[in-house]
Amino acid sequence: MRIVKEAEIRKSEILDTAEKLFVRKGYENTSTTDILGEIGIARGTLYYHFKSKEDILIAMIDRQVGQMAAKAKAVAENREIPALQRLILAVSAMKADNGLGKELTEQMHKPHNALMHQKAQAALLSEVNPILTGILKEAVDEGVCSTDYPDAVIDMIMVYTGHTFDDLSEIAEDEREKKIDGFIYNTERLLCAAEGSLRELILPLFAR
Amino acid sequence: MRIVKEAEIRKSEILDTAEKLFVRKGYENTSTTDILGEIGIARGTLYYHFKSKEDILIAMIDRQVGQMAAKAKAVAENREIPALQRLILAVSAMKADNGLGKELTEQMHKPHNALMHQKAQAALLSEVNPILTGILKEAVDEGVCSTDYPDAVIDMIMVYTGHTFDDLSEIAEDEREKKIDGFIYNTERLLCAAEGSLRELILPLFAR
DNA sequence: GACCCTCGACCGACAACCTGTCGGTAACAG
DNA sequence: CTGTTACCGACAGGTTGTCGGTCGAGGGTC
Repeated sequence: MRIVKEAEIRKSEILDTAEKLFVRKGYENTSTTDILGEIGIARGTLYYHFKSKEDILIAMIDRQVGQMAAKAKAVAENREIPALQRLILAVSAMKADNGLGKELTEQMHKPHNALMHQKAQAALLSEVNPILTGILKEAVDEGVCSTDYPDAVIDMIMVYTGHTFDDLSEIAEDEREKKIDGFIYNTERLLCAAEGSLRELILPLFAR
Repeated sequence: MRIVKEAEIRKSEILDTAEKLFVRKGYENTSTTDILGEIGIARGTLYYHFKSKEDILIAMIDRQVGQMAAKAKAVAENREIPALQRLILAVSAMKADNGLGKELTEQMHKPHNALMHQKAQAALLSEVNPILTGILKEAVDEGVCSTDYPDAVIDMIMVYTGHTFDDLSEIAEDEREKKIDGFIYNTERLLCAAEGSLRELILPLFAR
């Protein structure tokens, strides 16, 4: 009844299980007891490895975001691809990574998981923003678009999409399309790109 | 020991107290018992008037947002003022309303109150966005700026400011200024206004 | 090999909360 | 006198985090 494992292994076992449950039932609705039951360990064990339930959440998010950032970075470094296109690729690489992504981001936006969403958003911002900003700067250098504040542009776009498009479910199809059109239009404006010039590039990101 | 009041009076008494405590300690860290103690009523009384703790939060936010929307609306209808200027006035009217606003918005951004922030943001969006969009449309008609998607522009700006500038504390002064500069620049881009043309108008909103 | 000891991983009872329910009570209106 | 509205407080059920104690693998020592 007492199975001893190396700390790192136990830790990721706990994270795996927590992730699964958080995705399925949401953060608030998952009790530490649920996690214990699923793994078959005792209360004390969990609190030996993590100092609180929130600590688990943070670790889980860091893991996810770290993976996403890594994928984005890999794409970012491939200088063969035109910068603007690479920017889009980096974003879609992150979406793809997210194996459980679909359900996770869906959960995220349920009001219950506000904390989870907020923490994920913050982590994503601080990890990924610099990477995307780097690519955008290259795009500006290439002369395909222009802005004096690439960092602020990425910020604005990330915050907006994180808030608006994660819960693509729920809303009506035509509503969604209108939002996407507006978003593309605004993005073109922010980058001083000709109207319609980014449409084909951006649209695939919203395919489903 | 048993003081009977009319339902509406009790309700707003509860909301007042809850608001005070939520602002001071945050939503998660305020227990219903705290509220009871502060007012001097029994558990059952609170749950006679509200069906849950979250219900109290929602009612409190609706009250706040309702007041803010009303102020904004009042300003919006004053056609004497140029639309673009009116837009700014409407925004600053909302900030002013918020008597406890400073502390409230500060609390909002502490990770603990993610739920509160999220709900407030959503309510604000749906109430205030149409009002501001209306003003922006007038501005476009006046010819002082242009956009095909006024609604999306307001959306983007509200989401971004709600996320980024509420927690103006915490970050360094120069960091803050850079963010503001970027924001103004981006706003000008979104509205197709000449660079620098909105600066004097927008800047006062960030005064402190 | 036999002994001991340390220390990391683990256990589970328990304290200290928390929210929401429910049967019952007081007062007022009609 | 009766129905309704506002109120009470004990209590059920659930939550997180703590803490003293256990177990055993591995390292020294003889």
